[in-house]
Amino acid sequence: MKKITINSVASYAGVSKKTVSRVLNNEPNVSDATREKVLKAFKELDYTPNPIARGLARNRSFIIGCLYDNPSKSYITRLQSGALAACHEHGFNLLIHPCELRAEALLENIEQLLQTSRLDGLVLTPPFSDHAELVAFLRKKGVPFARVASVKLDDDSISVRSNDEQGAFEITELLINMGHKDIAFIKGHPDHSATEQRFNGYRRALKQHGIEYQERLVEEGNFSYHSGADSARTILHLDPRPTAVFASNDYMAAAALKLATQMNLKVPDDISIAGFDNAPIARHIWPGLTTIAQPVEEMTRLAVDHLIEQINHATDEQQEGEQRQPLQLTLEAELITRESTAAPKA
Amino acid sequence: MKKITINSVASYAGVSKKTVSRVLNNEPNVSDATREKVLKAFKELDYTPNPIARGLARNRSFIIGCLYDNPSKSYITRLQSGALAACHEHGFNLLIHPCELRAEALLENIEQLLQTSRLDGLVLTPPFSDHAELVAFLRKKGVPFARVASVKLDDDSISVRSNDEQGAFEITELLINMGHKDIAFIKGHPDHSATEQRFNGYRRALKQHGIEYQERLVEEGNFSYHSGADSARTILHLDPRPTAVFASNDYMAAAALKLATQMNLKVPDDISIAGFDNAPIARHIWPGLTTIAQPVEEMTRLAVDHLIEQINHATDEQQEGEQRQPLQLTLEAELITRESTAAPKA
DNA sequence: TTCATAGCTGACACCGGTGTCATAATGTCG
DNA sequence: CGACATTATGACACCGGTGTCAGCTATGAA
Repeated sequence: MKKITINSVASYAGVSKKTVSRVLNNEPNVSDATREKVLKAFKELDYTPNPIARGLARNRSFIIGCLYDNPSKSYITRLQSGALAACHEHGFNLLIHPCELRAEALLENIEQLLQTSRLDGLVLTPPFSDHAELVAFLRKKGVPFARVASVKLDDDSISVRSNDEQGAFEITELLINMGHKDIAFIKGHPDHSATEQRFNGYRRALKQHGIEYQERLVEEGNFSYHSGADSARTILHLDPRPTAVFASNDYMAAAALKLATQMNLKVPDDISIAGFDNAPIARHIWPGLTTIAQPVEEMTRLAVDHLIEQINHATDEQQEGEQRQPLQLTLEAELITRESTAAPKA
Repeated sequence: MKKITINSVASYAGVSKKTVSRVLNNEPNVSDATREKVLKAFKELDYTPNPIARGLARNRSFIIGCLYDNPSKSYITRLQSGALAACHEHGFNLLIHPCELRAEALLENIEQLLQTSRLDGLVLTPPFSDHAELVAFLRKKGVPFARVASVKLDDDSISVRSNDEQGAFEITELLINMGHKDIAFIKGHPDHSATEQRFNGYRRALKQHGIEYQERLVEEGNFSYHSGADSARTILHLDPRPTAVFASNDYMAAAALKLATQMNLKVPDDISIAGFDNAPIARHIWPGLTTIAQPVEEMTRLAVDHLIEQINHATDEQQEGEQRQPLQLTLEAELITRESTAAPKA
């Protein structure tokens, strides 16, 4: 099988390379007749442009990098699948780059990534979305980026999030409306901004329903199953024991559920448990976890979609206008009620 | 910040582009003095070669594609992490490409992927590892590939697997040694070759211990949680009910466990349940699942490692020798005993 | 001393596209 | 009808590396 290059096409169609290139890129100033000829040549020769050559000429890689550091596999795959959808739609590819938030050499690591891969842009997912230093670094370097599930919506970058505060509010309110008053809370990882948001939602619901906030009911977790187990151990041995536990994610909630079961507590009769994220585990365990479903794929898809648009725009306009398209979106989260929550037993 | 190219380095070091290139690629025939000069220039100018230009010149992309179609997120991320480790070690990047095994246009889809991304090689993960048509297609196209967790070890390609048959044998034997005789089995997805292997291990254990195989105890699943629930429903309502269930993966085992709990059966007192894969869920539920841990990362890392080596070799030798390095490896799996299995009650 | 050989180096074409600019062809208007 | 604007097209350099090959130098053998 011979290699088909732009030259083959050009000579086959009887035009110059440049004209072929014009047709490829939908540039104006090509007569209809010529365009037809070239398109026909594409078909008949089964031509596919070489993205590497194109990348070299345009100084682009058509690759987006996705940064993450997350214990939840399901969250990661959802992020990836949303990002991939947007990438494929625009003829881009996705390069995944797991790395540690707390690593000494984070910025060097990222710089190296940028240098060696010539990425066109970066998607920051939690907990990188709100990493001020990283954001400043990228901005200084002029690397386009988009933030997913970031909390702060106060600047001019691309950012798509879901309403964590509201989700936490709703789930807490659900418990309150069921009759719970002593609702324990397990916080997430302090580096994730969602942690604060969810905690805020919890407190707002308590306040709005005139329930006093009790610090003794709040434990620090870090989103990992293990940390959930630790926090749950403390909470379930409190005296008096709360009648409900709201964990900042499903893994920690699952840990609480497992421990409760081991302690011969019936869920939800003896204690209600709620999570956050609607991870697969929420419906794989018994009883199923009441939780909040976020549109993770959609968030990421939108973020990457706009990121690519910005990249394409920037290249066209050669940063003359300097008018980035901020795009600040907040999608709604959905309360999902399962068997792990019920009215407290008398 | 000015862009540093090979030309900058060349003039800074007072040598030609080509000599710089020689140093970059560790080619022979460069005097130590010259090499030093160039290396010093690299350092002082903080030069990083442009992989895109290099790719164009060498007709390589330094990108490996990873094909998968798997319901288990944890399995996917483990594959990815192993593949990434090997890629980074060799200066490659990983492009992920989820796609549907049963899709009509699978081959077209892959062809398009190859065309548009100019991948240097492909990692096939289950269920693609044993997809005869795809393998033949790639071979015809001359695309280097490696197979992970493939069953067949009878050809000349790169293939790294773990011993599914033996793992299933061991877990079945464990149950038998505990005193179980009526051991139900839930099969995996028929397109995955591991399905047959695990089933074979189950039967071999029965046979070796003089236990008659009972077809009534075997259900067809497809590795999904949902299919596990369906199969478990049938099995748990059998009369007489088996005293143990061995599911071909942890998700299906988790489904069986959930259903058993819902039916007020005590696990493991009333019924033992075992899974396969050591997915996170195996230790996130109560009781924890007895299962088989496979070195998924390591398998993938090895496969990609050799794949890249083959690619680099092939380019050097210009396929004169035509001597591919087959590499056929089988890693051992490990039995992990948790609380979901015990001797049958009387 | 002379010649063959191996080691080192650079000029130049090339990978497969894109950008710039000159030029030819066509259209517009006074 | 001529001056000028607009559209269509191609020649050519260029992106940042690598491959080929020729030339030059040092070394060892004859």
